[in-house]
Amino acid sequence: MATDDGDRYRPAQVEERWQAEWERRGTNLFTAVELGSPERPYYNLMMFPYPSAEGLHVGNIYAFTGADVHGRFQRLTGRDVFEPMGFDAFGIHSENFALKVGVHPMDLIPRNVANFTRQLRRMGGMFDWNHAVDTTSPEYYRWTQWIFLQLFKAGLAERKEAPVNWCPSCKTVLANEQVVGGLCERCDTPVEQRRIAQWFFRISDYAERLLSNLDTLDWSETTKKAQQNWIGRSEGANLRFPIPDLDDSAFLEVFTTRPDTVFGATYMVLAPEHPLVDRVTAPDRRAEVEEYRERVARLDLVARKKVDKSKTGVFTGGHCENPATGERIPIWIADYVLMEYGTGAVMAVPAHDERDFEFASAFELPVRRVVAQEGEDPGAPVDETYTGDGRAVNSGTFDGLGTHEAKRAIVAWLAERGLGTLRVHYRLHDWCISRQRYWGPPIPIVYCEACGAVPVPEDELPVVLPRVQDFKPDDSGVSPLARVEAWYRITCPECGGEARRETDVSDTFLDSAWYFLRYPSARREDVPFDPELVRKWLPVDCYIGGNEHAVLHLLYARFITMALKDIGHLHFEEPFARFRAHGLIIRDGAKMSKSKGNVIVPDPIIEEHGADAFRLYLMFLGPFEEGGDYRDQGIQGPFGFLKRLWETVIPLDGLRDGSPDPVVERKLHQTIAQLTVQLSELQYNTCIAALMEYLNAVRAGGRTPARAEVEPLVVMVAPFCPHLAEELWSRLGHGASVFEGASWPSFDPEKAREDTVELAIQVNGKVRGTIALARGTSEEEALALARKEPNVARYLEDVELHRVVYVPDRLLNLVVR
RNA sequence: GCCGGGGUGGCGAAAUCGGUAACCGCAGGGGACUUAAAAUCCCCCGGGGGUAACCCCUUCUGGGUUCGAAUCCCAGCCCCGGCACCA
Repeated sequence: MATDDGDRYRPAQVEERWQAEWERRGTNLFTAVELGSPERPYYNLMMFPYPSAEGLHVGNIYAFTGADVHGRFQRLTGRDVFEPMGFDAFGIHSENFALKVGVHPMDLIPRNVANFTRQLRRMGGMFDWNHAVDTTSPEYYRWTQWIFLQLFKAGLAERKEAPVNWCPSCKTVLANEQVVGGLCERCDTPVEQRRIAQWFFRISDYAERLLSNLDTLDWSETTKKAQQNWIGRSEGANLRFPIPDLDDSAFLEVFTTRPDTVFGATYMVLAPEHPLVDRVTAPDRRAEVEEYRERVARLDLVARKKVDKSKTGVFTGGHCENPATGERIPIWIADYVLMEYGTGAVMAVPAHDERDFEFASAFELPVRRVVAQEGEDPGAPVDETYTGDGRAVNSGTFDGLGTHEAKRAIVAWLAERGLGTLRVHYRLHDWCISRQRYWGPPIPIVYCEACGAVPVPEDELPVVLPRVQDFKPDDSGVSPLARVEAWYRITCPECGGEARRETDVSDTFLDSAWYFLRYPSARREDVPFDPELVRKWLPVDCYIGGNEHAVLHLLYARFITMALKDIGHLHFEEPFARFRAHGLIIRDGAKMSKSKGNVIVPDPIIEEHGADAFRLYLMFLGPFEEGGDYRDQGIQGPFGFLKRLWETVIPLDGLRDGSPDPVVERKLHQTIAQLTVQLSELQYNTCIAALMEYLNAVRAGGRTPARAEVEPLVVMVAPFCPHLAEELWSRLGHGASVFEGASWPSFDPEKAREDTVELAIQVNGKVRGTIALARGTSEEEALALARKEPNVARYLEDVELHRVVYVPDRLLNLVVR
């Protein structure tokens, strides 16, 4: 039948034809007018890729396909779907790769972008290439710099000192991931901490909002949890410990979640960097304290926070006063106390905190029980720390209170003397956006002797990243741009005096924190985003991406959106109404990696089986939100399905006219019903199984299918296999693209309903037979029929029928004794 | 350590308002077509027993609730992800 040359399914041919056709007709492109007046806008966003030299990998393809299937489905139901694509091409990744291969990133990136674009077209994504963005183009990063300036003007950007990893041999700043086991990944020299001035965005001002808004978002639960963890809200109190040795008003402030244990605070520990260390240190301890502080500074930032190392620290010789007991307690410093959390100081309660107990044991410091469990002797020695709730003991007038009441009562009592207040702290710290690197947008600030840090005037943007041949980080300790004197020497925009540009560039996460605002306005040179377009298209209806960006990217994008809303540039504060994290693709049960040599190379697969089959297979592997295990042979199933679909439709004279067969029609309506629900829920694997089942029904026993049976099938396959669907749709005699009209079939619940059901007959919960009967059969009738079933009757002999459980149209359970 | 998600045939998986476990597909076995192979088509395919009708067992392990549990509850084991000297 279908052996004739012209009639065989040749995916390469079909796909090339339709990719060209879509381009020629502008099927997936919005004109400025269309974008300005959508009837039913649907913004379908996916995380834009970093265009690596290796090209698209399966992870990208998997994510984009899942998102594209969703977008195409929405379009088939009549939505105006905007599905843009772009490239996140700045950053250390590109820079390191460029250094490695000795090609300038300004030459490398366009090549990679071109290759990615080619591969993305080939996959059949419905991308609006008229609105693509590239974060490395000056037209884009001009507005990234503009955003920095808006935040700067709103007081949300500030310059402060912060520790960085420093390699004393390479004399350069290292990112955490460039430190391997405390050593520089390039030269194996031990890494140190260094403090340098950097720009921060005050994201921590937004911690509470970022946290509480999560409740209002339709996001993958795992993603929300990751953000909650990251923000790390913690309720407690700030308590003040006076230092009478210094002066009457001097005090140390600590944050604690257990103010109820303050009576058990037997010593104090400060972070080595704490500003009061110098003042409290006794002269005879100074040498030791300094030596310890230097030792800590030599640790890299990762090693400093390692959990399983034993406690170290030194006594400063100074003392403060426990505000509850009035006792003089010693002040220590230790590296397990971190300057960036809370107040950089802790009151040590060894009886009720693991770390303090460990420290106290190591340095023989006193331990005092102040919380007792049921029936515990308050005076018994503490040989194990207890961190749970209990009754307050050895706590003066608070003895006997439960942990919860004790917290409140003790804070209230200290508050009367100005020594305590309830506080909430967050783990989230401010966003450091400075990078002492080359491949990023220069931070638009100018330093002037007279005027200080001055923003570059908006009409002078962009501050163009100069082409520097030698962009390798060097021993200057600042960005390579600091070597380009002709670039950084300028006059102050305010006073006209001598000034120099900021030579650090900004974090890549800033580029991606606002790209979704730019897409609709991608071709506008006058504004970062057009307010009218924003109003029409945003917030994003559906965002799909990897959970590896659950925290940083998604949190930063939310923060920038909130900040821009507060400043008055946006009308909403949550950018992504719905977010779904896709799963990961593994291969033969193992993670894919270049070193294992088991990465999937898409091009040969597409050549052999076509992008449609590849897309279909990827979506069929497993639940989209969980990922799946890729096996090379597996594509045979979906590929065979497409071939059979083709052969079912293509000899068009093999189709009959007239009404569909009732049994097939019922299956059709069931399939439409299932897909309509499941496609919007991204449950692709079960949708595909249903489509296969339906095709099997259409072809059962070599019957001649009716045109009315296959046309809706072609539409339902379209989100997954757009090329094939277009080809079949057009051969079925339709002039326009299947995606141009609202072609999604509707279903009739009446027609989907089964008239005959199979009822399971159980005896004592075990299935002993099944009977076919009319839908809605009464219990009496069903029971009568069941008794006639020989295998059931067997089990009813010589027993007493004790109870009958009837679930209409499902099962009948006969309980006998 | 804390917080999520998960554990079902040889494999990917389906079924989770409690109601016939294993849809769909891969791999495997058998057959048809062919000189042969590929492609295609048909049949079988969780384990055990039985000529068969059928029967017993099976959703990580052990308990529990229920007429009935992959699904709910309790305890434990294992895998994946996030956070982690966070006070």
